[in-house]
Amino acid sequence: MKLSTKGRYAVTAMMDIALHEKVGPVTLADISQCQGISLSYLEQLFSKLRKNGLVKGVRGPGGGYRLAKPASDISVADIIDSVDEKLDLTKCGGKGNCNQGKKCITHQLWFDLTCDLHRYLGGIKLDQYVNRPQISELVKKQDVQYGRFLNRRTAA
Amino acid sequence: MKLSTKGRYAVTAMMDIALHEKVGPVTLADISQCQGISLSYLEQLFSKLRKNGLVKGVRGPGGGYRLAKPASDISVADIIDSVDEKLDLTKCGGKGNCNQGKKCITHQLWFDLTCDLHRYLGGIKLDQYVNRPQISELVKKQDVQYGRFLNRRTAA
DNA sequence: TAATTCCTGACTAAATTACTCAGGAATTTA
DNA sequence: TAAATTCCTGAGTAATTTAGTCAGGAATTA
Repeated sequence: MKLSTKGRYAVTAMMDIALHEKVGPVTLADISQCQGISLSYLEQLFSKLRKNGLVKGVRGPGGGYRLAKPASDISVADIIDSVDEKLDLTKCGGKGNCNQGKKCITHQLWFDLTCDLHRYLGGIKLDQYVNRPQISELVKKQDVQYGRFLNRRTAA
Repeated sequence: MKLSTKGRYAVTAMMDIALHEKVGPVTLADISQCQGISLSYLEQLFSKLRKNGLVKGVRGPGGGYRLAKPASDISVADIIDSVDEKLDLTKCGGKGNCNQGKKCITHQLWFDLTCDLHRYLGGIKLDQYVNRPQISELVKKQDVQYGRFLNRRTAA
């Protein structure tokens, strides 16, 4: 069982934006460089994140992306669902027709697990990690290393 | 986030064997037909399950596969780990070198989640499902439908 | 007007997944 | 002992998904 980079990249990028919410919009170019993710690929992911109402794009110089709602309202499940198709472990997509129209003998197992996962990831909100000292410490070092936000006035 | 058919097939097949433990060894040909899984593919998976000590092969007519230890000692995590490589959601395989030798800003998140998943799936043992009335009902119907085990003496 | 940034769609390379094929080895039954 | 049955192995392949590229347009700011 694996998580595709799609989901991982999206969560990482969203976390980056959440961590800089007070500074202002974050450009994909910055995220690309700091997190080591291809720019064009990020653009594809953010197209989906935007369509799912998780981020807002701000064009022009000084622009970038910002969260479309408070970090406390955005869960990891929201993000993964947006980019990675559905978070589902059943063969049948939950329909119960996995073996010749009937439920296969492991249907219930995967169905239950999918529900639990969803509940678990739905309970993890972005702000929980933003406020962790270890994480904000990490991102502060990264910002210095890459010289981010040097000539920017702090946003209101 | 998805489960590959590899993991799903393996758990389904193991469940099939566990459900027929009292009847005797189960052939891959039977599993292939009833569960709709390619025979050659099953053989590949069972090679791994055998190497990981989950099943024993019995050759010759009347042979098949049986569990190498009690169903209460085999967890879903054991099975998935055997065939599906490792159950890991981090980018770095848990090493913590996901971003230029350091931990990426979401490392802890995926690491925690991987641990939880492992604990969860490790707690689900085959026998829990074998004893469910819905499941044994389902498999009984299947057996009739495919005419399984018709000329077989019940094993001691 | 020039620079910056988002935004879109079509294309492609690489990796993985799922599966096939061919044949050998052990065991049982007749 | 011969034939049938089943496990067992490894090499090869088709299909799908993943990850990424490329080209160019639209909005905004300075």
